[in-house]
Amino acid sequence: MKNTLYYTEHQSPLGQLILATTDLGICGVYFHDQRYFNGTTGWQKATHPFLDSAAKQLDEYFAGRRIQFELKLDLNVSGTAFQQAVWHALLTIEFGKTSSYGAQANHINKPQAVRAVGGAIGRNPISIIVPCHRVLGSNGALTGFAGGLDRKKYLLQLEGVI
Amino acid sequence: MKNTLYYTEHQSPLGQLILATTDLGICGVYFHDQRYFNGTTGWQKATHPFLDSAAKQLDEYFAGRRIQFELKLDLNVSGTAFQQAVWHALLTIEFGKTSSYGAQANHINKPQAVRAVGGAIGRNPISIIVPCHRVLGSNGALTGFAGGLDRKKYLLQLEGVI
DNA sequence: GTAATCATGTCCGAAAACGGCTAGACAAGA
DNA sequence: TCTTGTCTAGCCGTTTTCGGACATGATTAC
Repeated sequence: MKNTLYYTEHQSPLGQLILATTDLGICGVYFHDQRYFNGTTGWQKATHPFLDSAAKQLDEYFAGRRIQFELKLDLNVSGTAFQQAVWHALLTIEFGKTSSYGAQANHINKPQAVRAVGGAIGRNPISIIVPCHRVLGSNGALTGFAGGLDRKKYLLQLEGVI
Repeated sequence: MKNTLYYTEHQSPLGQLILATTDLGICGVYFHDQRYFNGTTGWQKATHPFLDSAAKQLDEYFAGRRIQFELKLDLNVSGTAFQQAVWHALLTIEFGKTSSYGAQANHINKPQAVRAVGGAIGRNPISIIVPCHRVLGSNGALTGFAGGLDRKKYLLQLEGVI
Protein backbone atom coordinates (compact mmCIF):
# COMPACT_ATOMS: atom_id res chain seq x y z
CA MET A 1 0.00 0.00 0.00
CA LYS A 2 2.52 2.53 1.18
CA ASN A 3 5.62 3.29 -0.84
CA THR A 4 8.93 2.34 0.65
CA LEU A 5 11.01 5.19 2.05
CA TYR A 6 14.66 5.45 1.06
CA TYR A 7 17.08 7.76 2.81
CA THR A 8 20.68 8.87 2.95
CA GLU A 9 22.82 11.21 5.01
CA HIS A 10 24.45 14.26 3.53
CA GLN A 11 26.83 16.85 4.89
CA SER A 12 26.10 20.56 4.62
CA PRO A 13 27.41 23.81 6.09
CA LEU A 14 24.59 23.52 8.59
CA GLY A 15 25.50 20.05 9.71
CA GLN A 16 24.35 16.63 8.70
CA LEU A 17 21.13 16.40 6.73
CA ILE A 18 18.91 13.38 6.29
CA LEU A 19 17.42 13.17 2.81
CA ALA A 20 14.44 10.92 2.22
CA THR A 21 12.45 9.95 -0.83
CA THR A 22 9.73 7.71 -2.15
CA ASP A 23 9.48 6.57 -5.74
CA LEU A 24 7.20 9.54 -6.29
CA GLY A 25 9.59 12.21 -5.09
CA ILE A 26 11.59 13.72 -2.26
CA CYS A 27 9.60 13.51 0.96
CA GLY A 28 12.04 14.61 3.63
CA VAL A 29 15.01 16.88 4.36
CA TYR A 30 15.82 16.98 8.05
CA PHE A 31 18.57 18.48 10.17
CA HIS A 32 19.88 15.52 12.13
CA ASP A 33 19.08 17.22 15.44
CA GLN A 34 15.96 19.14 14.61
CA ARG A 35 12.67 19.17 16.39
CA TYR A 36 9.79 16.96 15.28
CA PHE A 37 12.15 14.53 13.57
CA ASN A 38 11.57 11.02 14.77
CA GLY A 39 14.52 9.26 13.22
CA THR A 40 14.76 6.84 10.37
CA THR A 41 13.30 3.72 11.93
CA GLY A 42 11.45 1.75 9.30
CA TRP A 43 13.20 3.54 6.47
CA GLN A 44 15.61 1.92 4.10
CA LYS A 45 19.14 3.28 3.74
CA ALA A 46 19.83 3.17 0.03
CA THR A 47 20.86 5.12 -3.01
CA HIS A 48 18.18 6.54 -5.26
CA PRO A 49 18.28 8.87 -8.26
CA PHE A 50 16.08 11.39 -6.44
CA LEU A 51 18.43 11.41 -3.48
CA ASP A 52 21.39 12.03 -5.74
CA SER A 53 19.68 14.96 -7.44
CA ALA A 54 18.63 16.45 -4.15
CA ALA A 55 22.11 16.21 -2.68
CA LYS A 56 23.62 17.81 -5.76
CA GLN A 57 21.15 20.69 -5.84
CA LEU A 58 21.54 21.31 -2.12
CA ASP A 59 25.31 21.57 -2.59
CA GLU A 60 24.76 24.09 -5.37
CA TYR A 61 22.31 26.02 -3.22
CA PHE A 62 24.73 26.30 -0.33
CA ALA A 63 27.48 27.30 -2.78
CA GLY A 64 25.31 30.16 -4.02
CA ARG A 65 24.96 28.69 -7.48
CA ARG A 66 21.28 27.75 -7.32
CA ILE A 67 18.24 29.81 -6.40
CA GLN A 68 15.57 27.30 -7.27
CA PHE A 69 15.16 23.56 -6.82
CA GLU A 70 14.08 21.35 -9.66
CA LEU A 71 13.00 18.17 -7.96
CA LYS A 72 9.95 15.97 -7.79
CA LEU A 73 8.43 16.25 -4.34
CA ASP A 74 6.08 13.90 -2.50
CA LEU A 75 4.31 15.91 0.15
CA ASN A 76 1.61 13.35 0.82
CA VAL A 77 3.64 10.94 2.87
CA SER A 78 2.75 12.43 6.23
CA GLY A 79 0.60 15.14 7.70
CA THR A 80 -3.07 16.02 7.70
CA ALA A 81 -4.86 17.64 4.79
CA PHE A 82 -4.50 20.98 6.52
CA GLN A 83 -0.77 20.59 7.01
CA GLN A 84 -0.23 19.47 3.45
CA ALA A 85 -2.10 22.53 2.20
CA VAL A 86 0.17 24.74 4.29
CA TRP A 87 3.28 23.05 2.98
CA HIS A 88 2.18 23.41 -0.63
CA ALA A 89 1.57 27.10 -0.05
CA LEU A 90 5.15 27.51 1.11
CA LEU A 91 6.42 26.55 -2.33
CA THR A 92 5.17 29.83 -3.78
CA ILE A 93 7.63 31.94 -1.80
CA GLU A 94 10.59 32.64 -4.04
CA PHE A 95 14.28 32.78 -3.25
CA GLY A 96 15.17 36.07 -1.63
CA LYS A 97 11.56 36.91 -0.76
CA THR A 98 9.84 36.47 2.59
CA SER A 99 6.30 36.08 3.82
CA SER A 100 4.43 36.15 7.11
CA TYR A 101 2.32 33.59 8.93
CA GLY A 102 -0.74 35.70 8.31
CA ALA A 103 -0.05 35.93 4.58
CA GLN A 104 0.34 32.17 4.40
CA ALA A 105 -2.93 31.73 6.26
CA ASN A 106 -4.67 33.90 3.68
CA HIS A 107 -3.02 31.88 0.95
CA ILE A 108 -4.93 28.76 1.98
CA ASN A 109 -8.16 30.66 2.59
CA LYS A 110 -8.09 30.31 6.34
CA PRO A 111 -7.21 33.81 7.42
CA GLN A 112 -8.06 33.06 11.03
CA ALA A 113 -5.99 29.92 11.37
CA VAL A 114 -2.80 31.86 11.81
CA ARG A 115 -1.54 29.96 14.81
CA ALA A 116 -2.47 26.64 13.29
CA VAL A 117 -0.46 27.65 10.24
CA GLY A 118 2.50 28.32 12.49
CA GLY A 119 2.20 24.86 13.94
CA ALA A 120 1.97 23.27 10.53
CA ILE A 121 4.96 25.17 9.17
CA GLY A 122 6.96 23.97 12.12
CA ARG A 123 6.30 20.42 10.99
CA ASN A 124 7.39 20.94 7.42
CA PRO A 125 9.10 17.67 6.50
CA ILE A 126 11.26 19.09 3.72
CA SER A 127 13.47 21.80 5.20
CA ILE A 128 15.26 24.24 2.87
CA ILE A 129 13.61 22.91 -0.29
CA VAL A 130 10.15 23.74 0.99
CA PRO A 131 11.20 27.15 2.22
CA CYS A 132 9.66 27.41 5.63
CA HIS A 133 12.61 29.57 6.63
CA ARG A 134 11.24 32.39 4.48
CA VAL A 135 8.30 32.95 6.81
CA LEU A 136 8.77 35.67 9.42
CA GLY A 137 6.52 37.27 11.99
CA SER A 138 4.31 40.05 10.69
CA ASN A 139 6.74 42.53 12.24
CA GLY A 140 9.70 40.91 10.53
CA ALA A 141 10.93 38.98 13.55
CA LEU A 142 12.65 35.62 13.28
CA THR A 143 10.11 33.75 15.31
CA GLY A 144 11.07 30.12 15.24
CA PHE A 145 12.60 27.25 13.31
CA ALA A 146 12.60 23.55 13.97
CA GLY A 147 16.29 23.44 13.14
CA GLY A 148 17.11 26.35 15.43
CA LEU A 149 17.04 30.10 14.82
CA ASP A 150 20.73 30.20 13.96
CA ARG A 151 20.18 28.04 10.94
CA LYS A 152 17.19 30.12 9.90
CA LYS A 153 19.31 33.25 10.04
CA TYR A 154 22.08 31.56 8.06
CA LEU A 155 19.68 30.58 5.30
CA LEU A 156 18.20 34.06 5.06
CA GLN A 157 21.65 35.58 4.91
CA LEU A 158 22.58 33.15 2.19
CA GLU A 159 19.57 34.37 0.26
CA GLY A 160 20.57 37.97 0.83
CA VAL A 161 17.46 38.90 2.76
CA ILE A 162 19.10 39.96 5.98
CA MET B 1 5.64 -4.36 6.57
CA LYS B 2 2.17 -5.62 7.41
CA ASN B 3 0.76 -8.68 5.77
CA THR B 4 -2.18 -8.25 3.49
CA LEU B 5 -5.56 -9.29 4.87
CA TYR B 6 -7.80 -11.49 2.79
CA TYR B 7 -11.43 -12.13 3.64
CA THR B 8 -14.56 -13.85 2.51
CA GLU B 9 -18.17 -14.14 3.63
CA HIS B 10 -19.66 -17.41 4.77
CA GLN B 11 -23.16 -18.45 5.79
CA SER B 12 -23.83 -20.19 9.10
CA PRO B 13 -26.83 -21.09 11.25
CA LEU B 14 -26.04 -17.93 13.19
CA GLY B 15 -26.07 -15.67 10.15
CA GLN B 16 -23.39 -14.39 7.87
CA LEU B 17 -19.81 -14.67 9.07
CA ILE B 18 -16.81 -12.76 7.84
CA LEU B 19 -13.66 -14.87 7.74
CA ALA B 20 -10.30 -13.16 7.52
CA THR B 21 -6.75 -14.40 7.19
CA THR B 22 -3.17 -13.37 6.65
CA ASP B 23 -0.55 -15.57 5.09
CA LEU B 24 0.34 -16.63 8.62
CA GLY B 25 -3.06 -17.84 9.65
CA ILE B 26 -6.70 -17.05 10.34
CA CYS B 27 -6.97 -13.68 12.03
CA GLY B 28 -10.68 -12.98 12.11
CA VAL B 29 -14.13 -14.57 12.39
CA TYR B 30 -16.85 -11.99 12.84
CA PHE B 31 -20.63 -12.04 12.94
CA HIS B 32 -21.61 -9.49 10.31
CA ASP B 33 -23.51 -7.42 12.85
CA GLN B 34 -21.44 -7.90 15.95
CA ARG B 35 -20.04 -5.30 18.26
CA TYR B 36 -16.45 -4.07 17.90
CA PHE B 37 -16.35 -5.10 14.23
CA ASN B 38 -15.28 -2.23 12.06
CA GLY B 39 -15.95 -3.66 8.64
CA THR B 40 -13.64 -4.84 5.93
CA THR B 41 -12.27 -1.56 4.64
CA GLY B 42 -8.69 -2.03 3.56
CA TRP B 43 -9.06 -5.78 3.33
CA GLN B 44 -8.93 -7.74 0.13
CA LYS B 45 -11.82 -9.97 -0.88
CA ALA B 46 -10.20 -13.10 -2.19
CA THR B 47 -9.95 -16.83 -1.92
CA HIS B 48 -7.24 -18.34 0.23
CA PRO B 49 -6.45 -21.89 1.35
CA PHE B 50 -6.79 -20.88 5.00
CA LEU B 51 -10.20 -19.38 4.37
CA ASP B 52 -11.36 -22.56 2.67
CA SER B 53 -10.20 -24.71 5.57
CA ALA B 54 -11.84 -22.43 8.10
CA ALA B 55 -15.14 -22.43 6.24
CA LYS B 56 -15.11 -26.20 5.98
CA GLN B 57 -14.30 -26.75 9.64
CA LEU B 58 -16.92 -24.26 10.75
CA ASP B 59 -19.53 -26.13 8.71
CA GLU B 60 -18.50 -29.36 10.40
CA TYR B 61 -18.60 -27.70 13.81
CA PHE B 62 -22.13 -26.43 13.29
CA ALA B 63 -23.15 -29.86 11.99
CA GLY B 64 -21.90 -31.43 15.21
CA ARG B 65 -19.15 -33.35 13.46
CA ARG B 66 -16.17 -31.41 14.83
CA ILE B 67 -15.19 -30.57 18.39
CA GLN B 68 -11.81 -29.07 17.73
CA PHE B 69 -10.38 -26.76 15.10
CA GLU B 70 -7.18 -27.53 13.30
CA LEU B 71 -6.16 -24.24 11.79
CA LYS B 72 -3.21 -21.94 11.81
CA LEU B 73 -4.12 -18.78 13.67
CA ASP B 74 -2.57 -15.34 13.55
CA LEU B 75 -3.48 -13.57 16.76
CA ASN B 76 -0.91 -10.83 16.41
CA VAL B 77 -2.68 -8.75 13.81
CA SER B 78 -4.49 -6.51 16.26
CA GLY B 79 -4.73 -5.91 19.96
CA THR B 80 -2.36 -4.99 22.75
CA ALA B 81 0.02 -7.42 24.40
CA PHE B 82 -2.46 -7.84 27.21
CA GLN B 83 -5.33 -8.61 24.90
CA GLN B 84 -3.29 -11.08 22.90
CA ALA B 85 -2.34 -12.89 26.10
CA VAL B 86 -6.01 -13.13 27.04
CA TRP B 87 -6.95 -14.48 23.63
CA HIS B 88 -4.23 -17.11 23.74
CA ALA B 89 -5.46 -18.22 27.13
CA LEU B 90 -8.92 -18.80 25.70
CA LEU B 91 -7.58 -21.52 23.44
CA THR B 92 -7.04 -23.80 26.41
CA ILE B 93 -10.76 -24.14 27.12
CA GLU B 94 -11.94 -27.33 25.49
CA PHE B 95 -15.17 -28.12 23.71
CA GLY B 96 -17.94 -28.76 26.19
CA LYS B 97 -16.06 -27.15 29.07
CA THR B 98 -16.53 -23.67 30.47
CA SER B 99 -14.47 -21.21 32.44
CA SER B 100 -14.96 -17.96 34.32
CA TYR B 101 -13.47 -14.53 33.89
CA GLY B 102 -11.66 -14.93 37.18
CA ALA B 103 -10.16 -18.25 36.13
CA GLN B 104 -8.95 -16.73 32.89
CA ALA B 105 -7.43 -13.85 34.81
CA ASN B 106 -5.49 -16.33 36.93
CA HIS B 107 -4.43 -18.10 33.77
CA ILE B 108 -2.45 -15.09 32.63
CA ASN B 109 -1.10 -14.36 36.10
CA LYS B 110 -3.14 -11.23 36.63
CA PRO B 111 -5.69 -12.45 39.14
CA GLN B 112 -6.91 -8.96 39.87
CA ALA B 113 -7.43 -7.85 36.30
CA VAL B 114 -10.77 -9.57 36.07
CA ARG B 115 -12.69 -6.75 34.53
CA ALA B 116 -9.91 -5.94 32.13
CA VAL B 117 -9.99 -9.58 31.06
CA GLY B 118 -13.69 -9.23 30.41
CA GLY B 119 -13.02 -6.27 28.17
CA ALA B 120 -10.32 -8.11 26.28
CA ILE B 121 -12.46 -11.20 25.77
CA GLY B 122 -15.18 -9.00 24.34
CA ARG B 123 -12.76 -7.91 21.66
CA ASN B 124 -11.73 -11.40 20.64
CA PRO B 125 -11.25 -11.14 16.87
CA ILE B 126 -11.81 -14.83 16.11
CA SER B 127 -15.27 -15.76 17.36
CA ILE B 128 -16.20 -19.44 17.76
CA ILE B 129 -12.70 -20.70 16.92
CA VAL B 130 -11.18 -18.84 19.83
CA PRO B 131 -13.89 -19.92 22.22
CA CYS B 132 -14.77 -16.78 24.08
CA HIS B 133 -18.32 -18.10 24.32
CA ARG B 134 -17.13 -20.69 26.86
CA VAL B 135 -16.49 -18.06 29.50
CA LEU B 136 -19.30 -17.47 31.99
CA GLY B 137 -19.68 -15.40 35.11
CA SER B 138 -18.31 -16.92 38.28
CA ASN B 139 -21.86 -17.88 39.22
CA GLY B 140 -22.49 -19.50 35.85
CA ALA B 141 -24.42 -16.63 34.33
CA LEU B 142 -24.32 -15.81 30.62
CA THR B 143 -22.90 -12.35 31.04
CA GLY B 144 -22.22 -10.99 27.60
CA PHE B 145 -21.21 -11.67 24.04
CA ALA B 146 -20.22 -9.35 21.25
CA GLY B 147 -22.46 -11.28 18.86
CA GLY B 148 -25.41 -11.20 21.23
CA LEU B 149 -26.41 -13.46 24.10
CA ASP B 150 -28.68 -15.54 21.89
CA ARG B 151 -25.76 -16.68 19.81
CA LYS B 152 -23.73 -17.43 22.93
CA LYS B 153 -26.54 -19.63 24.23
CA TYR B 154 -26.85 -21.37 20.87
CA LEU B 155 -23.17 -22.21 20.82
CA LEU B 156 -23.21 -23.56 24.37
CA GLN B 157 -26.25 -25.68 23.59
CA LEU B 158 -24.50 -26.99 20.51
CA GLU B 159 -21.63 -28.03 22.75
CA GLY B 160 -24.03 -29.69 25.18
CA VAL B 161 -23.16 -27.49 28.11
CA ILE B 162 -26.56 -26.04 28.77
C1' DG C 1 2.47 52.42 23.59
C1' DT C 2 1.13 48.23 25.86
C1' DA C 3 -1.50 44.63 27.65
C1' DA C 4 -5.50 41.38 27.36
C1' DT C 5 -8.42 38.67 24.32
C1' DC C 6 -9.67 35.70 20.88
C1' DA C 7 -9.39 32.69 16.80
C1' DT C 8 -7.25 27.61 14.83
C1' DG C 9 -5.45 22.72 13.95
C1' DT C 10 -2.60 19.31 15.95
C1' DC C 11 -0.18 16.83 19.43
C1' DC C 12 0.55 15.10 24.01
C1' DG C 13 -0.21 14.12 28.66
C1' DA C 14 -3.36 13.56 32.43
C1' DA C 15 -7.63 12.34 34.16
C1' DA C 16 -11.94 10.29 34.02
C1' DA C 17 -15.30 7.02 32.37
C1' DC C 18 -16.34 2.55 30.95
C1' DG C 19 -16.78 -2.21 30.65
C1' DG C 20 -18.83 -9.58 28.90
C1' DC C 21 -16.21 -9.10 37.03
C1' DT C 22 -16.35 -10.83 41.80
C1' DA C 23 -15.93 -11.56 46.70
C1' DG C 24 -18.32 -10.27 50.69
C1' DA C 25 -22.10 -8.32 53.58
C1' DC C 26 -26.71 -8.44 54.42
C1' DA C 27 -31.71 -9.48 54.20
C1' DA C 28 -35.60 -12.39 53.15
C1' DG C 29 -37.80 -16.86 52.66
C1' DA C 30 -38.03 -21.73 52.91
C1' DT D 1 -29.52 -23.43 58.83
C1' DC D 2 -29.31 -23.16 53.91
C1' DT D 3 -30.36 -21.03 49.67
C1' DT D 4 -31.13 -17.04 46.92
C1' DG D 5 -31.11 -12.44 45.73
C1' DT D 6 -29.64 -7.63 45.94
C1' DC D 7 -26.27 -4.44 46.98
C1' DT D 8 -21.29 -2.46 47.48
C1' DA D 9 -16.67 -1.55 46.90
C1' DG D 10 -12.58 -2.53 44.69
C1' DC D 11 -10.07 -4.31 40.84
C1' DC D 12 -7.52 -3.06 35.95
C1' DG D 13 -6.62 -2.22 30.80
C1' DT D 14 -8.58 0.56 27.23
C1' DT D 15 -10.96 4.40 25.32
C1' DT D 16 -12.55 8.85 25.46
C1' DT D 17 -12.36 13.49 26.95
C1' DC D 18 -10.23 17.54 28.24
C1' DG D 19 -6.78 21.10 28.85
C1' DG D 20 -2.51 23.17 27.48
C1' DA D 21 1.10 24.42 24.45
C1' DC D 22 2.62 25.83 20.07
C1' DA D 23 7.23 29.17 14.92
C1' DT D 24 0.75 34.41 15.22
C1' DG D 25 -1.73 38.49 14.52
C1' DA D 26 -5.81 41.67 14.31
C1' DT D 27 -8.65 43.90 17.52
C1' DT D 28 -9.96 45.97 21.57
C1' DA D 29 -9.35 48.59 26.16
C1' DC D 30 -6.59 51.31 29.14
